[in-house]
Amino acid sequence: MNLKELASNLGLSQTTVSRALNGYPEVNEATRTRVEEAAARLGYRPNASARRLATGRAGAVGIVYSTGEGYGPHTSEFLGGLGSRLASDEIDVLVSTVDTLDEELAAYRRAIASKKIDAIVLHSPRPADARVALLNELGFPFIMHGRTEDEAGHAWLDIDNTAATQRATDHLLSLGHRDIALLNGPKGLVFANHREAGYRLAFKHNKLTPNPTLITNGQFTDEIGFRTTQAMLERRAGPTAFLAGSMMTALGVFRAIRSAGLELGKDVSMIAHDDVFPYLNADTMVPSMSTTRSSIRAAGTRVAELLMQLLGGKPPSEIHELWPVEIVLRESTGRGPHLESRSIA
Amino acid sequence: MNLKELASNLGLSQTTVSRALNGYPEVNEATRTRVEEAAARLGYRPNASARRLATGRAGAVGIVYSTGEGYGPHTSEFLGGLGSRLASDEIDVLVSTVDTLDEELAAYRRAIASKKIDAIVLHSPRPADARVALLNELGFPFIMHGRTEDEAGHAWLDIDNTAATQRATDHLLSLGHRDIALLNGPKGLVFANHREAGYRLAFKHNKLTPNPTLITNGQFTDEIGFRTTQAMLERRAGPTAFLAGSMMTALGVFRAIRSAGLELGKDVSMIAHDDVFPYLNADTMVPSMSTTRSSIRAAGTRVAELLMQLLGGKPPSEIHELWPVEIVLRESTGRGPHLESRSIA
DNA sequence: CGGAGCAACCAAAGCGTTTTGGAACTGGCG
DNA sequence: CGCCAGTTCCAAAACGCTTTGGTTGCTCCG
Repeated sequence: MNLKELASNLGLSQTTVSRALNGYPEVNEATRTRVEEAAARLGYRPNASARRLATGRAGAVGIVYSTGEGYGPHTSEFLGGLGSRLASDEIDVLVSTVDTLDEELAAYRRAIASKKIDAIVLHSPRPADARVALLNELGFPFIMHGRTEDEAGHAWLDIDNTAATQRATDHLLSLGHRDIALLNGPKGLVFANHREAGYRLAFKHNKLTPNPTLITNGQFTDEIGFRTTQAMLERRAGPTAFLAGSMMTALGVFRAIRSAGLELGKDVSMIAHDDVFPYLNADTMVPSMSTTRSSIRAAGTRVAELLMQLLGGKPPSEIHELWPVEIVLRESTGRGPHLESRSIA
Repeated sequence: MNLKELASNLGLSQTTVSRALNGYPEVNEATRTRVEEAAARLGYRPNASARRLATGRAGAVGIVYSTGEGYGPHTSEFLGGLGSRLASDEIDVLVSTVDTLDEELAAYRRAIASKKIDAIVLHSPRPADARVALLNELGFPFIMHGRTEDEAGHAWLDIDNTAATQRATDHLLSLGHRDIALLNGPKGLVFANHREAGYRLAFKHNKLTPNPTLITNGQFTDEIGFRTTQAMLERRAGPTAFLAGSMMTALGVFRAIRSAGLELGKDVSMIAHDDVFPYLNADTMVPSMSTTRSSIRAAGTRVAELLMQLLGGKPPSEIHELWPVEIVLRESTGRGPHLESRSIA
């Protein structure tokens, strides 16, 4: 069933049928309903390729995942938020998987040149990001989940990692912790830089200096959390508190703490960053986990909305959104060895 | 840069240029290289929509994820395998996210009617699956990761969950365990049925009867693993061994075991099913985890290959692939209370 | 030398939409 | 009655590719 058939079926021209279905004003309301009714009855759906060719719009956005970084369980959550929002505007999501940055750049060039997509969603930025440079050079619309050094240079949505980590660190300091481990993300990624900055700021404001050997970088995995923590706890003066970069990491930290015969929330404390996975609930853990929390699914949804604005013509320089991160205190945080008789924040 | 421009740039007709680029024989080898060189130099890429319209092929496959089930960290792994293999044939992957089965069915109807995709990848089947029924009725090509009751009725790739679980259970029985908990997936999904069947088969072959209260169904999450295990361990005669449906579940089970003051591999045993996530390594856990192992990423890659065969005209009834699952014994499995002086398998 | 056969190329017709530039019909008004 | 402005519809062009059905030269052979 194509437009021509539908039109002749109705005794109308293709033009009129097309206009009726696309909501143009120059068609009688009665014929419009007649057309819509027939379309529904006959199960007519416009051929996407033909429409795309005629309009020049692809009706799709691209997102690529790299096996190296920015990968893992976050993927599906963000994608879920993004996709279901875009679906309501009949926009498809094209997902690619690559192994290297070069492959990723090539994938963008290809998709753009063949007009498969109208815009791109980037994520996991570095301070000076080659992908941003490429897309800006090509003049192709994109939005970043996260942001680069050049904040004004592109559209983005990010969470305030600096403030979140600063507050979490400050809270641990106020509880009397001094040796606070920061299990951070991979070095070179903006969000990891921000978190380390927040960590250092908290120490600075408290006129203290952090122990640099307690800052580590790596993927957010259970295993790395476990190994890092285990190694740290074996030292003479190990940390009394942990900042876990993700809930995955937190699980590993937790296991190591238990393995060392320590009790979380009592002997040692932990605050984890929670991206709000439906299958990993900080609240119902035992003990419940104190977190800095921001839904990555919600971010996906919002990125989709901003993307629509971008495609609507809003300049990228006006699309900047920094989300505050809430901090949720639960049982995994308790007082540390240096708690003087001052009030707890 | 479109075909017409490229052709006039070369002083050739569109026909010849198109044929040269698509590898047709009726074009001089010299002009072919000349055309290819010019195309590369000018960065020409055929307009995907135009090509799709002309050929009638969409050059894309669809896959939808449901927020309910079949969701979570598996997603990105499978997608990675599928996508990178399809990319080598210039096939795109269209990902949608829905909340309900009805939405999912509607999404298929829409995508098919508008000719956006050439085939569909299904996953997480039920014994009688509405999606299979729909697609077969529409006569639309698809392949299932997993399989339904009607194995002959569609193309599929599955792992041998029955045999895997049977072997794992049998091993635990041979170690002297009798109260073996099965932390299975959601009821109603085929793979969960298969696993329960395997579990029961092992008992039957050993002329033993399982304790039905030790079989539970639920999502594969850390939390559910924890809660279920904790509840079981509080009973008078709790299980001495656990079959964890996924590595996520296993982490929760592990935490609960530790919380109960028990030692894994000594006081209690566990075998987990390992989908081989890069960020959750059974081998390097402490203690290392005995597993039934099958890479879900490899499955994605293979599904892509089978999909190409399907699109190449191979009948679905000839595309059935059942993967054996290897069982890897490590430190998390130790002898149980009923170990007689017989040899261990 | 004439034609068959082949290699190499081309013009034009689709593919199924949207959109441009009219055309036909209506009613209202002088 | 004649004309004008809407309203409602239509024929045909355009989007950029693939593919059909040629045509043009050339070589080779009887």
